[in-house]
Amino acid sequence: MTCDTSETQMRIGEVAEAAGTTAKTLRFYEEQGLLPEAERTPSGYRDYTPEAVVRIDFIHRGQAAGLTLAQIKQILDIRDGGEIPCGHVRDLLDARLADIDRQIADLLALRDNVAALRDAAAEPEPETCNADEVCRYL
Amino acid sequence: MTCDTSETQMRIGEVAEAAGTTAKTLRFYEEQGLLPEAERTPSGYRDYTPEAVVRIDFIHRGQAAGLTLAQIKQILDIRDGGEIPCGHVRDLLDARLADIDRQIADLLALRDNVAALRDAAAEPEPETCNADEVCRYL
DNA sequence: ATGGACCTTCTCCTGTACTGGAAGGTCCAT
DNA sequence: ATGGACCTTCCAGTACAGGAGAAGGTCCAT
Repeated sequence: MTCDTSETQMRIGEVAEAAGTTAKTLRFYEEQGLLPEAERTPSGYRDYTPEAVVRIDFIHRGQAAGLTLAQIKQILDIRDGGEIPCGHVRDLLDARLADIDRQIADLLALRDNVAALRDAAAEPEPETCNADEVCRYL
Repeated sequence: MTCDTSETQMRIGEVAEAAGTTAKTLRFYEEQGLLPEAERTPSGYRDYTPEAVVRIDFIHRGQAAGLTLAQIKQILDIRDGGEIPCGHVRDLLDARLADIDRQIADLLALRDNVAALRDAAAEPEPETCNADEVCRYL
């Protein structure tokens, strides 16, 4: 069982498809420091190992949790530095949770306001609109 | 009682302060078509009537209802065209409400996911982290 | 007449996560 | 040798609502 790793090298398009994204996005991630600079073939093509797909999957899981690419990069940087990013992940998730709760509270308040305005505007008496105001419903 | 309207003219800075915004923002609104092109003094200064403040207040109320400037402009354009924008306002508020509800539902679902991840990450056993994965909590 | 506060236009920048396109190089099959 | 699919780089733009700052003109009081 000789396993030659060079056989498993992948071009950017293959990696992109395997990870469910596009080659352009992968170049963008590399530029942003989320993916390490890929090896190159003699002709300059990026040459990935299958681990790249794992890393991109992680990025997608982070995004699904509502983390920004900058935050995901922080985690990746810690791990790349040899440390275990659990503590940082915990902090980020805590902050993200507080943020989500705040957004939900804001949206619920906004919902009440807009619902009240909409109900007022639902009265079919446009003739009472005053030309002095732009719209009495807002 | 002779009322000379020219006495009530306002410079952009005054209008901005009265409306709780900045001169820069008012020039931006004008450029975007939310404010009509202001009269000019002989030296080129914008010369507003107090009605401008009313219009800016309306813009702010629209923003508070979560409308975009483009949507607010639609309302303003209808009114400026001599029509009563009640129906359109109603439609916009309806759409906005549906949008808010969707956002709230999305955030609640996201909240559950993130809370579950955070709870998992709260277990103080980082030594079980596997180096093969970037982070087992995400 | 000079300083400071205000005004004008102009262009570029912010953050987020990409996406589109141009111009050119490479790989492989026919 | 030629066509098409793939790759490379770089530049620019998307949506949103302004903000930053430069270079210059104006108004008013001292």
